[in-house]
Amino acid sequence: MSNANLISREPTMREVAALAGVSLKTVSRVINQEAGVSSELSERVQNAVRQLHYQPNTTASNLRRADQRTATIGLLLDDVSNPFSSLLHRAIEDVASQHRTLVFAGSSGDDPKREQELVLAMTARRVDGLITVPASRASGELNHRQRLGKPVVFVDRLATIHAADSVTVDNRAGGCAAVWHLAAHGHQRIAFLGDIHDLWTAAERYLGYVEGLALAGIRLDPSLVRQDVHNIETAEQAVLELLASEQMPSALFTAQNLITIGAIQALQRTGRQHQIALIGFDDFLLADLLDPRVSVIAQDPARLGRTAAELLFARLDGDHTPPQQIVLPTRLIARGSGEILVGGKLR
Amino acid sequence: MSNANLISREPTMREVAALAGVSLKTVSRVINQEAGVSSELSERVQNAVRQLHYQPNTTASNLRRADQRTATIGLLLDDVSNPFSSLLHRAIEDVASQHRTLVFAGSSGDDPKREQELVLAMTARRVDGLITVPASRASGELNHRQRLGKPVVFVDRLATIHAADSVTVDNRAGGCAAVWHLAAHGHQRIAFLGDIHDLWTAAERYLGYVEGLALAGIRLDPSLVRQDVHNIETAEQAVLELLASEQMPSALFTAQNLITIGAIQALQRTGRQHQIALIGFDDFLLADLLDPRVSVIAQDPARLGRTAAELLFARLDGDHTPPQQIVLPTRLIARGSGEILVGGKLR
DNA sequence: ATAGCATTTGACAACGTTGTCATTGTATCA
DNA sequence: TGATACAATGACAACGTTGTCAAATGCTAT
Repeated sequence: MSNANLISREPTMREVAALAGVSLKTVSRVINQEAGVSSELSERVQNAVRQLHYQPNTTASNLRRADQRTATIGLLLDDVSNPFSSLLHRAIEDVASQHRTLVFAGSSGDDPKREQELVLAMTARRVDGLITVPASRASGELNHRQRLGKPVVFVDRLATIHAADSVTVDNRAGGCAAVWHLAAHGHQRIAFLGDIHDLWTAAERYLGYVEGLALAGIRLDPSLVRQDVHNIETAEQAVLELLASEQMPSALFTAQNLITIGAIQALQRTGRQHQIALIGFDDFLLADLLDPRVSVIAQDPARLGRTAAELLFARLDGDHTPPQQIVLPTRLIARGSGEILVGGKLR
Repeated sequence: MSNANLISREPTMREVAALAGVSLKTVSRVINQEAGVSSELSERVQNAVRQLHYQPNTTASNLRRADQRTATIGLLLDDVSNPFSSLLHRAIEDVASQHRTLVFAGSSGDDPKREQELVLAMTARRVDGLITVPASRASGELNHRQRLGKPVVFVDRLATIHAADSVTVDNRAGGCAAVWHLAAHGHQRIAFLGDIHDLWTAAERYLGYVEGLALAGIRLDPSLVRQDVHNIETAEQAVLELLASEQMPSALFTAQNLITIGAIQALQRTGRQHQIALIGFDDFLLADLLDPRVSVIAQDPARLGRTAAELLFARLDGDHTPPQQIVLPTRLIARGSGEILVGGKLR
């Protein structure tokens, strides 16, 4: 390939117009498929477009257009590489692509400052709307953007924003069901391991845990509660500590997918995986290939994402009905680990 | 909150200027931290910015700016929800965020048509560059964009593009090592299960398989080769078929992470997981919690992503050295499944 | 006091596109 | 034939910003 092929700048409509021997506006009309261009000129323009490999500059177009739509949305996740987040992402992308919309994805790492940076970077690029798994309970920036009229949909977690659209699962009911299920298998000493307590989901699941214990008539023992566990390593460590304590739990409720994995690691390492019951919140790949197979409170991340995206696009298409708080159910999947009886026997 | 708070349009520099009682250009100078604005005016402008919650419109800015940079890059993945892809994504995002750059992520689903759509959508939004896991061997659109002077970095897979930057792992060596390792444990009937044969990685890993067999002096038996296996279900099915055939393999080399999982499912379902050896290409979460623990040829997706992103940003910062083809090593992690001897005994 | 200079400020054009409106050409009608 | 309607086309301004350049200001040196 010779250097002659190397063009330094992208061609513009003006150049297409010059080549086709028509006015700028006629090219614009052809590109936007507006009516009222003779087939002869249209043909000439299309040839010129092909010849120059012209591609419209949508940023210039967005600037001028009346509707101010950029066909771009922002997605704020905890971490794009978290399996749960990435399933959400995919579902949202699929809906977006049906609306010919591109998705900016960003990882806040549950850091409110980074979240704010991302919101600013996205709104500066004039995204049409935002879907967010909020890092903090109160995001000033999101709040403000929403007030500016930019559609914002919260997914998975709630933030304390006045009347916002949201799609979440019933975390409390899920947590309650997990504890109730363990209690029904005879467990009285059920430990709770949860994510950073400031996260809405972690807090709700903890409330579910408390509720479940109450329902089962079990007194809450604070020594069995471990909050602010945030990754596999700390989860493993926390479980090892619990197992080493004198008042050891007979069952674990791990309230997040990475915590569940850390707990399994700890159980396997100590050879206790068949003695201690375990229910995790959130399903994960391979859960049914482990030994014992892992019982979980499953959510449907794809459905969460799809619902959130559909809600956002409805807003973008002019739906001005009051904000919706959609709550999806969870489902207990009993695979074995949650059905271990006290003392380590399977039913 | 009253409706008075609802503003319909974003404030512009002009409005900030009016409020601060200065010219448009002075506001621009303050926003861009150009030298030569008196502290008094600067102060007044900053107050106005705060008061109006002004945020610069980067799309307008990009249009006018000389460098034509949008601080946006495009990332084309197979599937954002694939664990390997999402780890790549995260690593790239981390590098991008250091360059104050946002990432458009898209899933091609290994469909060249969808890939082309995404490339067009991204370049229409004038991304500064592209990082891509190419869906097809020859992407006309990517080829063209590259010729236009838009930096393109290929990652994980190669495409037949003249002299492009790329970051891949040594798939052939990895495949060869897997087969050699299995042969060293006495296996003669080693099956190959690979992704769509048109994918560069799948083809390379197959070549590694062939090479490994040759090295071990084993004749290739086409009945042990299953190509175009693309997801968990088809992989499980393919392994079930292999296990049911008269000339059953004693070891499996599964050349992609989802195929590995499907194979494990099939082995567990038939209770053969301790008789048939298995090495998978690509490590995955929980591989060392399964029974048997799964031996793999591991790549480092984060390092792949980081390297690719650093290469892209070097190009964007004006590095005009000849295209680089960076090849990273793989690593065999022996955990158990790959060390099962013929007949099902562990060494 | 005046020339000379540096500093601060703003007027204006331009980026690539679309919205508005005027102009041209052609066909239709009384 | 002339008036009218309609379709096709283009000239021009505008979107929100930055680059260029000129003007205004304040200072120093003569």
